[in-house]
Amino acid sequence: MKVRFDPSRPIYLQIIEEIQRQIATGNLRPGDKLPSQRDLAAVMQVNANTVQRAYRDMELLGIVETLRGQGTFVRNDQQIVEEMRGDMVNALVEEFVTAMRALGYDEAAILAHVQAKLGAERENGGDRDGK
Amino acid sequence: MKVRFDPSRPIYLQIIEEIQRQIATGNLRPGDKLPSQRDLAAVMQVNANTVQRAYRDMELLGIVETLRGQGTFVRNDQQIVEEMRGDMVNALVEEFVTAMRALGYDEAAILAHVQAKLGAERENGGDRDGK
Amino acid sequence: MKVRFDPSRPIYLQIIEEIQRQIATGNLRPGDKLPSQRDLAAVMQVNANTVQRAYRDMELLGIVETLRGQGTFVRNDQQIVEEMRGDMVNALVEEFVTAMRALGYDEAAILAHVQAKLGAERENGGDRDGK
Amino acid sequence: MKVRFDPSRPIYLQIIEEIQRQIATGNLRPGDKLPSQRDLAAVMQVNANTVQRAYRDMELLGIVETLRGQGTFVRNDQQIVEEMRGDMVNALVEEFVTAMRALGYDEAAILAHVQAKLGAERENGGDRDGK
DNA sequence: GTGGTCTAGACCACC
DNA sequence: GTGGTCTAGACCACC
Repeated sequence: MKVRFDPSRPIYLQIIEEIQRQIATGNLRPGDKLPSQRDLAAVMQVNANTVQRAYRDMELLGIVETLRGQGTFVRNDQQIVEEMRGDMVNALVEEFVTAMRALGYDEAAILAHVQAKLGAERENGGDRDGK
Repeated sequence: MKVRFDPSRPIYLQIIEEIQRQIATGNLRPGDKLPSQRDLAAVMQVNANTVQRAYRDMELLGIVETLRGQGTFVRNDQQIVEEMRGDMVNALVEEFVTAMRALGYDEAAILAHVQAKLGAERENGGDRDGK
Repeated sequence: MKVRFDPSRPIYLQIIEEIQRQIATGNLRPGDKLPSQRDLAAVMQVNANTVQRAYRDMELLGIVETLRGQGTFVRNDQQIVEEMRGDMVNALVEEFVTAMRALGYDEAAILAHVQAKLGAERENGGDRDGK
Repeated sequence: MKVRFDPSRPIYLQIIEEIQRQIATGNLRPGDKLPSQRDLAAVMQVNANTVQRAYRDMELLGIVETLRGQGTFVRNDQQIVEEMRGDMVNALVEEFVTAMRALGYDEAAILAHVQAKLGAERENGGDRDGK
């Protein structure tokens, strides 16, 4: 769990986003225990209060639940994973399309580039590591 | 011309990328004068030597040309714009597809999401902020 | 490896030329390790940054390759030697002919002088110091 | 009359060589007046005693003659020009052949390179500047 | 130990 | 004013 902090944005938000990413990609699964606030603060070299704030906000957002004395857990609700994935994919697509348009590409051109990339990957057989 | 520097990567490379971005998007055009090394250093709050290195590398890469005593200019070669655009679009598409795959989406799903996004924009009639 | 720096020309260029000379004459061979930047700087009594610049430019020129943490090496490519020799011999001949012409000698006279010198050496039986 | 002084050799010798060069190339002719010692010292930014030493040695070498109250003149003797040219051409050829041999070229190769260069110049018709 | 990046600041060349 | 070179020295990444 590594975070390169962007100094221009609140760290607690970046922690939340990082954990959402882990959930969306399946790295953290419903029911999994998060690192203790103290441990995470040490690893990330941030103040414990910052982690505390991130965990509290995630609780308010319904992403995790905290059991006093036991720790903080990803809410055991498959829907939460879908939600994280949905949020992430929307952000990704939005960002991508916006950047492509800034370069002057129209709908057809954007689609063409994506298809070309996917096609190129398919030709490499997908076994790039030969596994 | 603002750059949020990623502290994990060389500043001079980020300056180069930023200027390439400006060229790719048409913000800087062939023949345009870049800010003087001193000015850009002041604006970006980096050392003049760092800007000097970025400009020099761009010269070696054939992106700009320098006239002693006059300044540094985007090379007056329309092809340079195409090259910058090509580089940028490849990076964007690559990054996007990789991220989508990391979320578990396959070809069809990736395409579907891009098409959905483009369709949604079309329905908003181009007034993208028309939420 | 000594260089008398010509104060009218950049030191880093003279370092590059000196190393090219070493390669051209076979003093440095493909695969050989160059002195470390710090060592060469100490020997030549210049700043380490100046040597760094020379080494970096040679890397961009394809003359050497750098392995982080290990050192800088003459590119292991026999062709590089030929290239260095070619560059040097062209410069030498050019310079020589230009100087001779400045003294008022024409083609025939230039050739005659070279032939005379070569003939004189031959008579000394190859023991060039045999004066 | 410009001299780039090599800091490793006596300046008065370099002044002598420079003046010999001027004579050899016809820039200074028999009977011509040299600059006054004071003027030359000012132009070259060296001590007047240094120029004094150079002029005195040239007088001993029979290259110039000094007329008290009038100045220093190139000796009015056509032979002096020939001597200067001879000295210079010998040095040039010697230096050139030595450098070529250091690069591993033998007699035939040295001659071939000179002939190739002269031939190339001839093809350019000598009117490189199109005059 | 070896190369890579950056800063602060001096001084130079060309315009 | 604009770019070019160089120094001294700090700190980092990889080995």
